[in-house]
Amino acid sequence: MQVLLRDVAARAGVSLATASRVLSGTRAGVSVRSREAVATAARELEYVPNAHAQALARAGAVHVGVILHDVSDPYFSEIVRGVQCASVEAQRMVTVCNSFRDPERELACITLLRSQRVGALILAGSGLDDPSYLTRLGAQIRAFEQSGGHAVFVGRHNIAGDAVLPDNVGGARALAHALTDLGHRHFAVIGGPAVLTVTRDRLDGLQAGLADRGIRLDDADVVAGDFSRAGGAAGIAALQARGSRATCIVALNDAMAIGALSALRDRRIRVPDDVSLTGFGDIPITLDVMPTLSTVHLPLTAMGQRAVRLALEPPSGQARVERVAAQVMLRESTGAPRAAA
Amino acid sequence: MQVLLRDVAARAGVSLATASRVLSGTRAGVSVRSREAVATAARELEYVPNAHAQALARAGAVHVGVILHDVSDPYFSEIVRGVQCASVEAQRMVTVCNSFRDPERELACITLLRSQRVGALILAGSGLDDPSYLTRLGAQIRAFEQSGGHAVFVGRHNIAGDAVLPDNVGGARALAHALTDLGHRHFAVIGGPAVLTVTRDRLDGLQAGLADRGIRLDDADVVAGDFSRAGGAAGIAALQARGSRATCIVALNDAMAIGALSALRDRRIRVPDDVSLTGFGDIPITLDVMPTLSTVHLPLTAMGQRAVRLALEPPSGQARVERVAAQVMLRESTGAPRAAA
DNA sequence: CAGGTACCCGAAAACGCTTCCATAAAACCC
DNA sequence: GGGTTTTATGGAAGCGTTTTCGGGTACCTG
Repeated sequence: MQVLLRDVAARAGVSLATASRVLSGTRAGVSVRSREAVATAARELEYVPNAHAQALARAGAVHVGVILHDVSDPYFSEIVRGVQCASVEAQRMVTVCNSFRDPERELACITLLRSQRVGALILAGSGLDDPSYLTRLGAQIRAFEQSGGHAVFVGRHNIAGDAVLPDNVGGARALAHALTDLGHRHFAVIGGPAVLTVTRDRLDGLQAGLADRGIRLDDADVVAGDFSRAGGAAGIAALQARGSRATCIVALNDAMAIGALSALRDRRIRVPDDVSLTGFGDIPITLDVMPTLSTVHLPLTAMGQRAVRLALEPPSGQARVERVAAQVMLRESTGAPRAAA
Repeated sequence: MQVLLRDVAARAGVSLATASRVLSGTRAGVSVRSREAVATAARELEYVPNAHAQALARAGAVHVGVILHDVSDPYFSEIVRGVQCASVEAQRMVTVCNSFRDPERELACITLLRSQRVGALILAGSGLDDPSYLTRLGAQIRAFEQSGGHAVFVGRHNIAGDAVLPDNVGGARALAHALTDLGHRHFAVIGGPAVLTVTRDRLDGLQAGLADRGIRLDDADVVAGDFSRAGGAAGIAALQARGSRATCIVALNDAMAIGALSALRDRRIRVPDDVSLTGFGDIPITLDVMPTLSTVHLPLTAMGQRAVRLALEPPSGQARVERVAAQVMLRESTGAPRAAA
């Protein structure tokens, strides 16, 4: 049913070994005659090698695996694009798995990718601060590296190892400075799941930046969010229910900011005239919403690329951490607070 | 370096065969004692089976492959989400390949997926009307199906085979009706690459719908586009250069419509007050842009799901085609034409 | 207690390819 | 022109699983 190398060899009148040499092996040590015979036979038969057999027989051929929350989330699809680019550049195949923020599923993904014998593993979902999860993840990662693989984290995972770390704290802090420079004194935050390290970091940075200007962020000013568009809208509802007096709302990621924007519009609250709004991450749509969204730029695609490059180098003795800078982008969704405030 | 089944078997004090039976094979015919011994040994050793060896030794294990233009394009990432959902539901792994609208690359992707022995192949990039490409693609697909695979097209590909077909023609026609009902008589279109069947279909539908109302769409009213955001902006520039008098601009997909929106804003042309604008496809962001974008809804996620379901059924004798309806969504970006017009 | 079932289990043969090793043929050297 | 490389080739041993097949044991049954 399937055309096998054996068939190609037979048709070309050579041995299996020679056929293999022509089609995949080194180019050395085969006569022009055999080479051409095999090539035409393969073409005529539309031979496609069995990748599994090849992977089994060959030694290396290190492929790369990526685990993230959801490819269709723009934040991650930007990262994944970077991963793809760097991988084709390095002639590597890439397999991406969605964990949908489910720790169990994430561990299952690792097993899956390990079973596929990927050589490089990139964990791009944000880290969780759950001890039991950390232990299990750590064990998996260690086992993977012991068997010759190389894992790289994107974002803080609280596990020793190579990583590409966006400066969430610094970016949030700079954002706080920029917003206070605009004149804001009363802030509200739409936060993220408490277990995510990224939530912690951005919140810490924000609080530090505000503290620099003598402003204190109350717990009451922070409403929970889930990093989704709907969560952003819900955040606005929650803030309104609390009767928040904030002149500036910081959503801890862009998706929530966009949801918030839509909720504000529904309530006829003008941005930035009545209230300023910012996101975090700088996904492409931030430029298409109206008003364009102020946010903190993270070089997502570049982060994906760097993660792959790092993962494809042999793991050095000590953990290598590449820090990437964040940059505040003030656009139309932020302005000076209303005179009254 | 790697833990092998052999190691597990040795530690459990059983043969390879028994270990295999416990870990993956049928549950029948193994004593409880051996079963437990193997299970604990595997756990203690953190054994992960080699998927390649399994794929080689096992008969079936049909996985699914998807080829599309670019996962980070929202149109396709919606489809891909549907594919993922249906696949996990059916316990299948999925590999997605980006072709970046390059026919060569697309063919290479097919070879790649074939070499991975996927059993189901979903081609979700839009079809090309290039004869030489069609011949080669057809040959690949036929070879794939002859070797036991099942291919499903999403969108019109002009190749005999199972397919999920969105009603681009009908949707465009209905859109034309809806827009003329608003009072528009002068239209401009930002088109797509001429080789794409989807361009042809949407344009045909549009012209038919307008013809129904006695309106003729001149070639001069159609500017070329490339289905990208930038292409949409360029389209507006081109229309302005031509001095278009259209009261309604139809972009043949949402990405271009959003680019157009941004270009119109730059020119201080108000939507829909000065000109109406529509897209096609209904990707999620259409709701977040300002004004919200009128468009033609396609159930992208459902299309992905249906494609997988179709592909996972054994290919029946004759080609099965599932048609999916399109639905006009009039939102804020369309309105009645200005009084003068 | 002989003969028959039923149940476990291990040896070994696939699966489709790569690659080491040996050999045969061809090229080279003085 | 014998000896020594070099080059082209095929045989066969893996790669890590699954699975068939047949041999033991233990358990019934009459």
